[in-house]
Amino acid sequence: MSIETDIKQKKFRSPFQKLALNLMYTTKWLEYKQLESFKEYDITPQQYNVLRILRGQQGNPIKVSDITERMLDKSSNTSRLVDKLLAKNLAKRTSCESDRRAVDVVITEDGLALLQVLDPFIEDWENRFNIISEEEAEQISALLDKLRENENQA
Amino acid sequence: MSIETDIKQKKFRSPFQKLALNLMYTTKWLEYKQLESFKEYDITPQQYNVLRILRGQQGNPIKVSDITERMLDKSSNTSRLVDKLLAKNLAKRTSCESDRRAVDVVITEDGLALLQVLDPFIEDWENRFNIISEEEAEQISALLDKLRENENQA
DNA sequence: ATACATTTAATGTAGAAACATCTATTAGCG
DNA sequence: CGCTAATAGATGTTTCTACATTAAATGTAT
Repeated sequence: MSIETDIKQKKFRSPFQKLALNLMYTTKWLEYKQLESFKEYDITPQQYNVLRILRGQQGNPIKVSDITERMLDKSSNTSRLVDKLLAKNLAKRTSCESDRRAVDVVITEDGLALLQVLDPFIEDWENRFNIISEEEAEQISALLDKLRENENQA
Repeated sequence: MSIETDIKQKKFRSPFQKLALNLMYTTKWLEYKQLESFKEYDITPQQYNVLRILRGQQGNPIKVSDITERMLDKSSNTSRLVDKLLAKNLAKRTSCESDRRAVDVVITEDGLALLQVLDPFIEDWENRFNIISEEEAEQISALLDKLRENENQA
């Protein structure tokens, strides 16, 4: 369905305004789809994001602050997200020896197992993007990178 | 800055995964920029979205449920958003005569004045998109529309 | 070494989002 | 008409977010 229909707006000030609204609308829609898939596994997209970062470490511990750096949403409270994963036995937390302020976080077997269950959902979710070519995907990615570039504006 | 740098992930499973993450990351970034601009005017992006919908009615009242239909975030609680606007005298609420369950909402002079103040911020914000042509913007909008189309998947 | 600033993570708090429930009104149908 | 279902919007509740503050450990400069 077109963005015009979805938000019942017939005219836009410019193709740029339309794209801006479409980006926000489509992303919310994607996130909602993700949330729906995850619901029965009692995990939020944010918690999933942390889990995937932990898995990406291949068994090596990672500090809370380094998790934050890798998150899609930098303003999220990583401490409390890790708390949630701990409570569900999806991650372990040990104090870091070289810097006792820091805390090392590692994914558990349960965490890895859950990710394996979720992987097919994510793959299906990503397969939506197959309607465009890989080149187009790269091209849009490059454009999004550019959008965030000119920090001087706005 | 590239998405690779921003979320410190060197490799992606596919250009599609990269695009998915980039969409979510960039949209959060855009929303954050908007939030920042609006902060000194004590209005949230969601409230702004409602206000703009009200202005779009050109003085005609609109029901709460119709506002929801036009919102970017359909799951937001429009009742309470309207409450907030009322408290700030940015909108008026009168009960609808033809259907006494419904409620008519109209933007006030204060609301219109605030939007006029915010307009330049939004224009600057949208001008970020000038790095691409109008045709490209339309093209990407069309791709995003398509993404949301195949409801059968995922 | 001491004092002060910085970093790291946890916590407190107000407000917002997500979701279910409730109330009033209207619609539909026998 | 009288009954049940559907709709509109408000409200309750739990969880999450955004932002500020705190506490402990480390860095740094004199």
